[in-house]
Order: sequence, then structure tokens, then C-alpha cells
Amino acid sequence: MDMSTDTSTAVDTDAPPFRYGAALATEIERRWQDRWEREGTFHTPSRPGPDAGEKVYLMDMFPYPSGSGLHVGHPLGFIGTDVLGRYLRMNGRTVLHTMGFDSFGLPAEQYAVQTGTHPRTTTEANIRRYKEQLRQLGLAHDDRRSVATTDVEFYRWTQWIFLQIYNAWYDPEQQRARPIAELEAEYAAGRRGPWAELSRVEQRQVIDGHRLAYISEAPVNWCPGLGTVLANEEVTADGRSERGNFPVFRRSLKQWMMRITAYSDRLVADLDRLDWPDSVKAMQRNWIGRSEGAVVRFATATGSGALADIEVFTTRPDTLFGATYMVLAPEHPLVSSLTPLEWPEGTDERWTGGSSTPALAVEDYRFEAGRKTDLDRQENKQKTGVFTGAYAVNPVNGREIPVFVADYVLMGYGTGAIMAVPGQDQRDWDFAAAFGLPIVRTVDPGDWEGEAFTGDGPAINSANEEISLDGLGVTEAKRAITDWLVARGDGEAVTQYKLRDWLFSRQRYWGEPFPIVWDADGLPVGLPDSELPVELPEIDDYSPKTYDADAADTEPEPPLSRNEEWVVAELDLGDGTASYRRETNTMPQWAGSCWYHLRYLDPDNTERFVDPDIEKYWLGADPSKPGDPGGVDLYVGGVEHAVLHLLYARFWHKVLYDLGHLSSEEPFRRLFNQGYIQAFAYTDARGTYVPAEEVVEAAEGGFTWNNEPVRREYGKMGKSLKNVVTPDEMCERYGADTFRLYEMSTGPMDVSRPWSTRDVVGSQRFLQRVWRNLVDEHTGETRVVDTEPDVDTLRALHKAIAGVHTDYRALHYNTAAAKLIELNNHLTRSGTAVPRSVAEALVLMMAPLTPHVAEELWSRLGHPETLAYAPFPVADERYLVADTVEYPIQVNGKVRSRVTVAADATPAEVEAAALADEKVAAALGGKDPRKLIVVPGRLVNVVV
RNA sequence: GCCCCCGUAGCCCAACCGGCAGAGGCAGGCCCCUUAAAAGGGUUCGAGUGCGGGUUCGAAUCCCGCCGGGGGCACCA
Repeated sequence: MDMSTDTSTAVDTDAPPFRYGAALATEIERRWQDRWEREGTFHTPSRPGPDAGEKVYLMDMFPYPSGSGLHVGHPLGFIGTDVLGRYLRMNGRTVLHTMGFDSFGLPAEQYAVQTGTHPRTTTEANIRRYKEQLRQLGLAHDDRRSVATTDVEFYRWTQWIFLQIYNAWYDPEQQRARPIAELEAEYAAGRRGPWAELSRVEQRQVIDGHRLAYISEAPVNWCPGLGTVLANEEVTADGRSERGNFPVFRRSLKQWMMRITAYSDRLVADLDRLDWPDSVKAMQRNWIGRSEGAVVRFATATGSGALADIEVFTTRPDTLFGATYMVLAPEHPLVSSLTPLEWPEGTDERWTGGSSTPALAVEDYRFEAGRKTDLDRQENKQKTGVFTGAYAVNPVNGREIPVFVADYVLMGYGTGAIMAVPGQDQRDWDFAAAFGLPIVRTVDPGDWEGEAFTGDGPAINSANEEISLDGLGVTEAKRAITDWLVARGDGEAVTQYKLRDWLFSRQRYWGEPFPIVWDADGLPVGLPDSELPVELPEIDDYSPKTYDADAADTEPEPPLSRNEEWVVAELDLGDGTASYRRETNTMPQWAGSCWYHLRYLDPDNTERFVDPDIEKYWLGADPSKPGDPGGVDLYVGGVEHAVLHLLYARFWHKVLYDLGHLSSEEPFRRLFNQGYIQAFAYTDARGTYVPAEEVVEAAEGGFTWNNEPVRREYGKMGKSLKNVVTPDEMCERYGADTFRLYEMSTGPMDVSRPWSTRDVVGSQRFLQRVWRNLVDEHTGETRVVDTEPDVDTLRALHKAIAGVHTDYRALHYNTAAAKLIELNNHLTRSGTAVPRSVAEALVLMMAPLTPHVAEELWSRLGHPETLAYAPFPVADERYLVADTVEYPIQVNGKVRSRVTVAADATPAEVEAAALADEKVAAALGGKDPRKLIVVPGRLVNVVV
């Protein structure tokens, strides 16, 4: 038996000429696709007229057009949004739906490096291929609105938006981005600090330090194997590149950053206003990592005796009385200056790392810590560290506590320093245990037995002459101690975020060039709009300089830097013609996807990235829903973009909103994660993948290929796993409608499921049966009759109509399909010709799922116009209520009998009927029921 | 280690606010059509809902604890 594909190509020479098979389906599909295109059936006006139906903006996460084309897993979401769009259109809504391409990216560039083919050539060929593959699926897209991020006319506006961000700063008072000119004006007016006395260059540096897109010399993720730097989001938990799986090193390099951290608070808070899956919201919250706490300053003295403060961040200021030591990250700037010349008298041997002086101990430790990769740190959670030789003063009790250096404290989070409270923090407990440090409990653990107690409880051991926390719960204690610290000037309430600024430059060719040049002072200058677009120049070698994957000490060298002719630009930027050097980094792949939802709305606008009125119409907040942030009405895509694309796009959208370019506050009002189509793959004894379609299931269980046993695994569909099935094959063997119906019937949209070619035939059979019920397979004439359907048929019809509405709206296409099959089965079983009214309703209900065959049947039924805008059937309530209802009668929860009563019977009547039933009476055995529950329309339960 | 999601028939999946466990498809059995075959027609079989408790008149559904699978985060103070 063939497991994954049915390779038999039956030559049905005897099949009737008008049987709905692959050949007829294909002919119908081509014809209707041509007609939809010719007539512009799915063109949506950017500014619909006053009598247009309520607007709906549907979007799919646009694909990267890879060289291998689509497999059957890719279009699952695309078909899903298409079904909904078609359904909504038939219900009078004005639907905007199109498809674009996220076409900058690594594979085209790597292919270019190997073959010398320009990435644009490869990319455009791939896009053409994708468009053909998508067209044959019959997706109702407005093809005039399609964009690709690599189109010069598209990335011109990506660059324009970059300049908006570059020319803006975040005003923490107003909690929004403002034009940089307003900041400059405030400085010039002397309201923000020194200005007039600064040189022009110094003034520019001050301003540049506030921009939302800025240059920073900071530790970044340098990936020598790829020859580029990467964003935090592109680095996996074990310190490797998401693409290519190369080691990633922390290096201090000069790079472009985006100040996404300015928006941390709003990015978290506005999640509450979005209709998104909880899992994605949780991932974003987690990634942003908002935590509330306090900064506390501990007085200390440097090695030379000068006074200094160590600032720590803590989420548990309530445990301050239990802070028995402090820890600085190895990279902390205070470490060197704190270290005294000698170990203090009586220093514990465990604390010195075996060194004769603190300076040597610290130096050794820092060296060792620097050699460790993130992975080493993760794998080995043994606490290590050395004493700096310095002490700090706990502000609550004046006690001197030792200051350590340890790599379990990270420079990148909080202040890079902690107060250690072993009683309430397991990491601190572990360290304290290893180094023999005192442990003071400040939260009463009750009868809990264990090490650090992180739960809630009354504070203990937490009082001095001015304040006592004893007896307070954690929350109240936090508030009390924070107020006390603030009053004494020893601390502040502070909110911390894990989110880091977004590293925005890449050393690659195939990306958007920055609209930035560098002047003679070595400072960046944003180009004026008139200089846009900055087009990618032709170059000989597309590859960045890559290195041995482990060569951490190498430098990035972008490909664009090698075209000196392009790099040097003579421009007049207001101060007369001068020579500038162009920025040679390019933007990351995420740039285009941050705003393509805006360009779809107004793709041909040459004056603006999107017309404000058009944006307001399609994305504006819904005034009838309080708190609605606006955005795309439904955005469908995979969950893998939860913290990359979806976070970046929200950030850009908010900046553009702040600057007054948009009326909506969020890009995607509702998000839906579709499941994946996965597939079985098979390996032979050597572990090599064998073609999945040739594998057969052995009678005794197990699987064989060429009579050799093979092992089955389950996962992705991919070339290397030899288990790819393409939509092209499916369209050829069954037709697009069958393929669409199959994908939609196998489960609800959000569920992942295995591909099974063997099962596709079920969908084909259904369409064939519908066709046969309406069309004579021998003559092609319709078989419907102009008689009134009988009551049973009307009931079946209206039940289907009512159910299908609910299902389509809820994206439960599998159950919608089941109801249509059920209705058709009813028509088949009735054995008589199908009444026209029923046939037409069935065809209209099928149209969202299987549009081509529905159009064909609709036209054969005598309707010359497309059914794309035909009214969707409406259920007649009269046929939804039955005359009689059969009630199951439970006795103590077990069904013992059934009675049939009038549908409008009162509960008392139902009760009487139930008690009158013989079997119930028998089950009662003469006893009186203790309780009797009648659930109207459902059942009766008698309790004895 | 923490957080999120999911376990229903051989397989994919239904089951509304807790109310008769089954809508649909695949596979299987049987019958019909057929010289034969199936991507034909018909019919039929099939689980007590991962396991153990609890709440309830009543639990696939709610609660608790396990087991299994998937995903995210991870020395984040």
C-alpha cells in the first residue's frame, strides 16, 4: 500500500466526458483564473465609495521567494485567508487582500556568490515562479497591489522611513517620538544643557546621541562565518546564528542601532489592546522582559580611598536587610578601581582564587570569564568568582559587606551589579554556600523546608531604628523600603527591560542601502528626500568577507565598501558641494516587512509612502471599540516571527504614528498563527533519506523502500528529506479546488497536521459527487429541477447554511466542509433530481473553498455573472427548529430511555413525559425521584 | 529550572455556556457496477476521550496531581 503518494495514473478512458476529474478541473480552473484576471474581479479600490460595504483588510505574512518554489505546506495560510476573503465578499464586505514578496535576503546573495548571477536576476525569476504557483491556486488577490521589498520604488520608501526614524528622538516626558529639529531647538534655546559653547561638531554629537537610529560602538553579535553582525533576535540561545548555525561572538563594533528600547513600555502595554494569540503575547512580554524594582546605591571606597557608589538593580528591595554581599559582573567598570593593593586581613582563602593580591585575582578571573562562551556559562552553573578586596555598606544597617566579581552577574542586564540575598535567591544561595557567606532570611518561609525561599510571606529580621518591614507582605514591604530609600537619597523605583536596542546594520550586499553619507568630520548625515532612492550599485563580488567560523578577532567588511566609485559621493547638502563617503552597510531583511502592510494600501503613490486618508480608511481605529489601536483586520502567519518581525513592525508603526504619519497605533489588530503541514520522511539503514513517495507500509507494520526496511520520522517538508510534495503536482493530479478543499478539511487553521496524499481523494470524490448531482456526466447539461424541495431537504439545507456561516467566520473550514458534504450526501441519498434552489445555495456555499468549480456550476445554472459578489445564502429560522424533540432520559446520569415531545413543550410537560415512560418508571422502581433536571432541548436527568 | 499549547476510533479531525461521545474524510469489511480495474456507486465496522483524583444531578469540556508530545525563555537580579 502506498503511504504518501498514489503514483498510479489511472487512464480513465471509459470515464464519461463530463465527469469532474483532474482534466476537467484544470480546464475549468484555467478558464476562471483568466476571466478573473481579465475582468479585474478582485480589484479593490483604495478609496471605496460611500455605498461600499464595511471594509476588511486581510493579510498573509509574505513569503521569501526561495529558489525551490512552494511546497504544499506554504499555501495553507494563504488559502485560509482567501476562503475568508471570498466569504466576506459574498456577505457584502469590501475586502482588500493581496500578496507580496520579502525578497531581500541571504539565499539569493549566496547563490550570486557561487554563480556570479546578480541577486536581482535570481530574485525576480523566483518571484515569477511563486506568482505562477500562487495563481494556479485561484487566490482572490488584488494583483495590482503586489509589492516586493527589492523593488526600487518600494525600498525608496523604506529608506524614507529610515530617515524619519533617524531624524527623530524619543521624548520621555511626552512618551512619544518627536522630530529631532524640536530637540535641537530646545538645546539652542538653552533649555536642555550646554549648547552655545559647544563646537558645531560637538553639538551634532549631542544631537546624534538622541536619535532613534544611531551609531553605537557597543558589544554586538559578530558572526565571522557569515561575515556579518546579527541582531539579538537572530542569535539562538546557545550562541549561534539562526541562519547557518555559525558561532557568534560578542565584539565591540561600530554599528547602526534602532532605539526600540524607548518603546519597551508601550510595546508591552499595547499588547493588551491586540487580538493576538496568548502564546505570541507571552513571547513578546518575555522578550521585552519588563520588571519593576528599585535601584539601590551602596557606598564604598575605591582602592585609593575615594568615595564611590555601587548601583544595583533589584526586583526585591524588600529583602535588603538580607543582603550579605555584593557581586559585580566581570566587565563592570568599577571593578579595577575598587580593588585595593592587599587582601584585607583575615580574608577567607576560598575568596582569593589563590592569588597573592586582589588585582591579580580579579585579572585572572576576568580573563577566564572572557574566554567562556555563553554556552560554557550556561552548561556550567557552578558558581565561581573572586573577592575584590573591597567592602560596601548596606544602607539599611550600616553593615560592611564584601564585594565579589562573578560571572553569574551579567553586565548586559540592570546595572551589571547586584546585592546578593542568599535567603531569597537560589543563585545567591549557591554562591554563598560555595564561599562561606552568611545567609539571613528576611521572609518567613513558614514550615517550608529548602534553600532560598522566593515565595510570599511576612518579612522578618528587617528593622532598623527608622524603619521596620517585619510582618509586612512582600508587596507592602517593597513599597515601604523603596519610599524609605528614596527619602534618604539611597535609591529610586525603577523599571528594567531585557529588551536591547535593535542592531540594524548588516555587512551584506542584498539589502537596502542606508540613505546616509559620512562627512569630513567623520559624522553621519541623513540624505535629503531628493536624493532618494539610494540604489544598490553594481559590484563584482557580492560576498562580504567571511572568515573561519571561530575567528572571533576579525573585522566585518561589507561588499559595498569595495566599490570606491559609488562610495565617494560629491553632493551639495546645503553647505556647497563637498565630498562624502556613503554608508556601506545595508539594512537587515526585517526592514521591508516592517511596513509593507502600509504600501499594499497605496502601492503606486509617488508622493508619499501611503496616503493619510487611505491609511485611515483601512487601518484607522474603530471608534465603536474603546481602546482599539487600529491595524490590519486579520494577519495570518507562522508563530516563528513572534519576537522578530512582529516586534520590529510594531516599533516602526509606532514611530510613524508618533510623527503624525499614521492614524493607527498598531500594525496588526488581529493576529492568527496557522499550523504547519508536516510530513513523514524515511531513512534507510545507512541513515540516508529515501524518496518518501516510494515508501510502502509493510503488512506486518513498519515501512519499506525497495523491500528494505526504513525508519519513519516526522517533521518538516524539505528537499534534503526527500519528502516534498508540491501544489503543482496536486493541481495536476486533482485540480486546485480539490487541493484547496483537502488542505482546509484536514483540521482547523491553527492546527499542525501531517500531509497525506492518499487522503486527497476524499475531497476529490466530494466535488465529483456534487458535480454529478447537478450536471449530467454524459451530456454536460444541468440536472436540476425547478420544483420545491421537500421539508427534509429544506431542513438539511438551512441547517447547513446556519452552520457554515458560523464555521467560516470562525476560520473552522474543516467543519464548514463537513457540513457541505453532509448536505450533498443528503441530496445523493434522496435519489431524486436536485431542486434548483438547493443546488444554487450549495454552490454559493462551496464558493469560498472551491471557487473555480463553484463558478462553473453557477454559470451552468444560468448565471452569467461571477458569484464572487453574489449574496451568500441566509438561513431561514423556520427550518432550523424541529416540530418535535427527542429527549434522552438519564437516570443518575446514565441514558435509560428516550421520549419524543413537541418542540415547544414546557419543561413541566417534558418532565411529565419522562416520568410516564415505562423504562424510567422501571428504573425508578417505585421510588420518588430526589431531583429532576430538564435541560430544554437537550435532555432530562432523573436523580434518585 | 520557569512559562505557554496540545493528548477523542488504525490515521486526520467534530462535539456551542458542563447535557445522548461522532459531523466529515482516509484506511478496513461487505455488496453493486465492471471482461478487469478504480480517482465509480452503496453499505458497514470502529473510541468512552493519555493516567489518577476532585467538583457536579451530569465532565472530553471545570479544578488538582502525574505521564506523553510540541513550542518559547533560561544565572535577567
